[in-house]
Amino acid sequence: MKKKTSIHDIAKQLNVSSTTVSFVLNGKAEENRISKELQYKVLEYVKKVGYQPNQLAKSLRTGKSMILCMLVEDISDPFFSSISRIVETKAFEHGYKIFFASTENDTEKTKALIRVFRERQVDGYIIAPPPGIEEELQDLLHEKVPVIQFDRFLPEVKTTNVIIDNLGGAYSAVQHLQENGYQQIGFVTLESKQTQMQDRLNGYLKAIKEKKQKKVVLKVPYRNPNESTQEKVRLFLQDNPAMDALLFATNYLAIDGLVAIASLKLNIPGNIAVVGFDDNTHFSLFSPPITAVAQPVLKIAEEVVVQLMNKIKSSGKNPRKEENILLPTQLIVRKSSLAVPGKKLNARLENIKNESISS
Amino acid sequence: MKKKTSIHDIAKQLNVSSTTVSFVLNGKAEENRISKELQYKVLEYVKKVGYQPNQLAKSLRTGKSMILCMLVEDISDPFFSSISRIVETKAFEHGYKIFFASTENDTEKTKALIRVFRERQVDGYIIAPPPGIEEELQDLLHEKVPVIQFDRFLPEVKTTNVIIDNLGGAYSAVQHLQENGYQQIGFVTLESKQTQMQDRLNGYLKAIKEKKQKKVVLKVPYRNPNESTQEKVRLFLQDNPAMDALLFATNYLAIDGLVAIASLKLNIPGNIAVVGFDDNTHFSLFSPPITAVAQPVLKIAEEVVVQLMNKIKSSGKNPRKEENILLPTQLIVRKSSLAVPGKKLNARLENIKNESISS
DNA sequence: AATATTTGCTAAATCCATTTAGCTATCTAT
DNA sequence: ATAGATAGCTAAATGGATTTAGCAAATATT
Repeated sequence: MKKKTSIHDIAKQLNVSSTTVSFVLNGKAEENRISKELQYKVLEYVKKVGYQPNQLAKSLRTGKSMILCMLVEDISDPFFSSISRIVETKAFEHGYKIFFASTENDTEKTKALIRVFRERQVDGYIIAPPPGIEEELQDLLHEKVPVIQFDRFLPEVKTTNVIIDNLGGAYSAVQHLQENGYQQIGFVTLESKQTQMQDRLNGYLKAIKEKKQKKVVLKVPYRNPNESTQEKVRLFLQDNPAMDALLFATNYLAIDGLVAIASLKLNIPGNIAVVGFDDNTHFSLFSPPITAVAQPVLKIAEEVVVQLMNKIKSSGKNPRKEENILLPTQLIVRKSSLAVPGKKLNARLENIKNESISS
Repeated sequence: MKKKTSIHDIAKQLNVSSTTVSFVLNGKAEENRISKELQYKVLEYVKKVGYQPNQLAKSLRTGKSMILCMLVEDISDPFFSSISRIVETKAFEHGYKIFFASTENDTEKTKALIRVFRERQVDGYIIAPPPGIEEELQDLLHEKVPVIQFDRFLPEVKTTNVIIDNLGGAYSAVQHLQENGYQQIGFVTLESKQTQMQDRLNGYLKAIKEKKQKKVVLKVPYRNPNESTQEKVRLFLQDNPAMDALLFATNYLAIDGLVAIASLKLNIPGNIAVVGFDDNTHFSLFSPPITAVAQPVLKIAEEVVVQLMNKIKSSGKNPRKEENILLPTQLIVRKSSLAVPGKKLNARLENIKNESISS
């Protein structure tokens, strides 16, 4: 690489000091009484040679890297990637670049990631935390580095959190199924103690208890392979023949669940109604289209950036108190959860019988 | 923020020079004859106080930022986000972090992005280029900064490119439809001169010409709103009543096309067969499942990283010659493109008649 | 005319690490 | 006894910016 021009090169060429050039380039010319002519001369020359200040040097001196870091479970997950996309754009408008990384919900991997980004003097963290990184986040807070948790949060760590109304979302989904005449609603979720999962479970339980229905819950281990999840859902359906509706706690659980339902040749919603948590661009194209609890992706992303920028600005000053920003979900009703007119109880049992006769 | 400990603080505490500490920490202790005891002492202390070297200072001095930048059209697109995910992981294994950014296929935005990342002394670029940034890439090459183009490429810029066999992929898709008895196969693509789009068109044309079939092409403008694309496909279907199959050139065109087909109440593949370019996790769940030309996402990502690492390593030495790495596609055959036994020509016309009677 | 103020600019310190060149003390060989 | 080699370490330069403190000349004030 040929050597790049530095501020000193500029200064030398113009027979001024690098201080002057720096003042001009950083809008501090007036307060330092640099004459208009000289300002003009510097700007002209800088433009002419296409000088670009070295941000590394700048950051080293100022202590601001103008870099944020965003840690999500998996940047290829549609939910996280669409949020990332918006966060990237918004942050860029504020002059910030972003390191994206996938935690895989792995505690050790995430600790390593945080270590690396701390070395890089990252100015702020946006994180959907895996369990067990309380200490690392606390360390960041001690160093007065702004941290926002989103999607889920570690309650022990006092940060501003941007989350959705998981409880309300699950509650409204179950309620919707109940209103459409479903009487035994199953809930397929993850074996996870994370806040968002707990809240979704609680929302489900609340609605079930209110109507005095039977609670039917399947918990799938976290890093379960797809086929195994599908098998578990299949068994779950077979073990609970009276179950006439299913609420899936995540996007990918819903996908696996749909595969399982398809493999049992069950009819949606005739034999089993389906609602997913977290909407998907393609749910409307499935047949039947799948009802889902939509998360306000745009709002989440915007809020995350707004909150982080606030923190960065007010850093050093007396910090405003931390708060949980709770955003509403929206139930998108599609065919998969509609009432089935004249539906008999145990429609599925009959279907299974018919299936075995016809096959 | 409380001041972090620097290498000088370490040195002072141990009553040695910072040179010594640096040697020990960078594995250069032996070649500089630092005694074993001192090495041990330094490492112990560093561990004890949890010292983390400032990467900014390190990068400033060494000229290596250990940061890559990956520019794709849209990081929330499933194709790009899954590649990004893998690239992120692989690059991390080599000690590199990545700035991801979305070009939106916008020339000016991309120029601005490149400018910003150059200021940051990024060590290498992975880019799915929008049109019109030949000069910027050339500038990077002049500065001996490694650049890899992928997915598509600007032929004027001599870089190593990782691309898939777009021509072969489209060709095999059409051939597959022909073998299943489809006689008038339409191609829905973008108004785009980019290499990947041109090659897909050429693959389509080649197969059509070989069988002397009628060429039926719909070109949708680039940033067309979804509804408008759907409307265009609807008209395309209505204007070509004898068309019995459709090949879509991209993922999102296929989605819009499926919406259009559904809105016309057409049966797949009875009235119209469908093949998409670029497979999607959900295509197998559509009804019917959608046949697609799958891109080797994992291979693309791996190859991109391997090639970039090679370039970074051999930087300065006589560069190996640039090459196009062409990866094969795979046709995933599903129900949407299967032969329809006893299918009459113009089955769709009849269907449309029946529809209007029954409704 | 002497002093105070303002204008216009710069020297040098600083951020934190790496790296070159070299210094001293000890040991070896003659 | 003396040159030469080696072991063990360090001073100082360097990378490229920002920023504090301050200098010299021009202008204003009394």
